Amino acid sequence: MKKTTYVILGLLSEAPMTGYQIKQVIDIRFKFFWRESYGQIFPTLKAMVESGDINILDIAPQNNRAQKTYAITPQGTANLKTWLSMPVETEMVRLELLLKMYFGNLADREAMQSHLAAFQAAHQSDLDQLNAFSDEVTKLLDQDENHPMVLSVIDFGQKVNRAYLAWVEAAQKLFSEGDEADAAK
Amino acid sequence: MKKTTYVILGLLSEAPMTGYQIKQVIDIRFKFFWRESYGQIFPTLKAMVESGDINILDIAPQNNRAQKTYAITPQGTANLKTWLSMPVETEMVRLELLLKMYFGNLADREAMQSHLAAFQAAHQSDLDQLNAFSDEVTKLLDQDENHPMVLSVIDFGQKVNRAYLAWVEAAQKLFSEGDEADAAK
DNA sequence: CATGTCATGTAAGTGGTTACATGATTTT
DNA sequence: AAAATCATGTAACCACTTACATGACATG
Repeated sequence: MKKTTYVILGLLSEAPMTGYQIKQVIDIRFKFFWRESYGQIFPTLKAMVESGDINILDIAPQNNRAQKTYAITPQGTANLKTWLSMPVETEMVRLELLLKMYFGNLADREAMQSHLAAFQAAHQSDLDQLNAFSDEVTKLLDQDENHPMVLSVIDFGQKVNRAYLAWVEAAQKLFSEGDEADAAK
Repeated sequence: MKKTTYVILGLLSEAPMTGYQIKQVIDIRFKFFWRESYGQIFPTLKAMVESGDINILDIAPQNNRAQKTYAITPQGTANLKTWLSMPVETEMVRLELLLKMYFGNLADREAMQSHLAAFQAAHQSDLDQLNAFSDEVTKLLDQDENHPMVLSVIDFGQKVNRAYLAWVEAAQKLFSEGDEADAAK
């Protein structure tokens, strides 16, 4: 089974949701370590209803919008638990920036500087969001049993993004030395 | 153009190589941020020869093994430089472990512990290799002009893997508390 | 003499993105 | 009245993995 199935099962194990909401939650909460597209989510939901892992709770109950709310079935819960206990498969990381960095002596200094600045801005923003999210979760005290897990995932994001930011500062110096030479002229 | 093209161009810009060697170099040097399969490399090489980005230097010159050594062409160099100056596209990160962690309260404690232990072992090994590689590169002093770039990429790997290892230690405590309770009985 | 490494490739299948298509509701 | 957001879905295409297939040479 592809991973999309399990992300959906996991989210529906917390509460029933629409496909659109699933996408939103992944984009916000899982942003820094997971991604799904609509072209992946909707067909998967359809297949999951057919296989009996989830079912359609109700169609457009309170508002007139064309919406389907999905809920996990006992079979879905069982499949989710089985997946959780299975070894983690190879992680997928592809950082194009590092590739460009590696061959960076062939590139223009300005181009590399702008790549690094974009990376820095993106991950500073990620870190800011994670910090805010961490505060939020901490305030709501541990009534929810999955609280420590959520905080641990946030902690991962914070640590990794801090590492990214520490690296980028050092990396920028490799390209700023030329600026100093220019200024000295 | 897909990214595989540019990894190949980058590597061939350093020295001519066979497809097999390209795969090896990616597996060793780019391990922690990039991956390619043979099913990706060989057809791409074929297409790149057709498009004129690379050419076949010679077929099995010194030994009788069926091997093709590829070299970059001026057109290939130009395309590589163009790519290097273009904005970095969205990075792709998918960490199944974090997903399992997020839904970790539904899983068995033992299963989660073993997931974390595997993650720890893998990234400790990555860090060890990066440390060794860093020493090696530092020793060979900066005769090569791309030296600082290589060290920067290694530095990235070290920082990120240290962050991973710091996180996993904290995460393990979430599951070891139960052990202490068991031991106290 | 068997296993491992060097070496190249193909075929089938899967996973995933992007663009397209539609339309209601909400906000500016 | 327009733009943004909510909401669902399909089709075409591309990227990527895995398994398969072959065979030479090297090492234990």
